[in-house]
Amino acid sequence: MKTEEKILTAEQEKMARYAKAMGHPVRIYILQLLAGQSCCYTGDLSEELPIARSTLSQHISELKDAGLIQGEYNPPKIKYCLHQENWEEAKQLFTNIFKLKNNGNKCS
Amino acid sequence: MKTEEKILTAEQEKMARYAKAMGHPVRIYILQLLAGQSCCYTGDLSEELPIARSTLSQHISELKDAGLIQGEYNPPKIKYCLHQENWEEAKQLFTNIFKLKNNGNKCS
DNA sequence: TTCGCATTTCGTAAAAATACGAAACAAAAA
DNA sequence: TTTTTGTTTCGTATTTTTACGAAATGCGAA
Repeated sequence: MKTEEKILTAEQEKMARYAKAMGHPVRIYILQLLAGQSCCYTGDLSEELPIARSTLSQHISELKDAGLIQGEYNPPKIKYCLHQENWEEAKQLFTNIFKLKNNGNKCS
Repeated sequence: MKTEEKILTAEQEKMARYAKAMGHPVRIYILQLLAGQSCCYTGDLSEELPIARSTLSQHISELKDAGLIQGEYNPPKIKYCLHQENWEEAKQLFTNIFKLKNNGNKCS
């Protein structure tokens, strides 16, 4: 970024952050599971998904860092759920961009 | 991916693809502009955004490759608009994941 | 043909994402 | 105390993303 002046809004940055976190099929899988059904444990996922446990752990970390999910130590397991508040915020941001009306403007 | 069996669905892959394309503030900016207002030209954007023209062009390419926008050569400019059909599909995919009900399941 | 305009492609560099297996860790069970 | 269980961190390799300026492209105008 060249200049000092801020062109991109905080909302755009936030939305991009959420979108980026959702930008991998494994992470979509996890979010879908959590959004639709319940909380879950890393071990459960690792049995369903064809990736190494360490890789899965990395994906979970990214979702956590982005704020979309949260974990609770429930020894010896860790229980993961959606971060309700941020998930709601993400929903709002995506809803907003998709409901914009562009008067049927199109190219071809 | 280790095994042959397919765990991740085509929908999940597609959604991740769209999300990934939306995973950068500049690209959100562009999509928001196109969704809300009209079509636009690279030059217009390049005057508003503090990035090099070539970088902007790359971002546009990514949105095009992901299928979210389309361009029409309108010499000597190129006019970009949303790809209505795919944009609608993305909207549907995101709407679906966000409307899932998880019975208030949460961690803390 | 030569010029100018709008945009992309090329070459390159630096940073981030993706993936794995091995090792570490924390806490309960033996 | 040692072992087991569930999970993460470390070390590493490969690929992808992000970014820039310079050069190339396509095309209408002079």
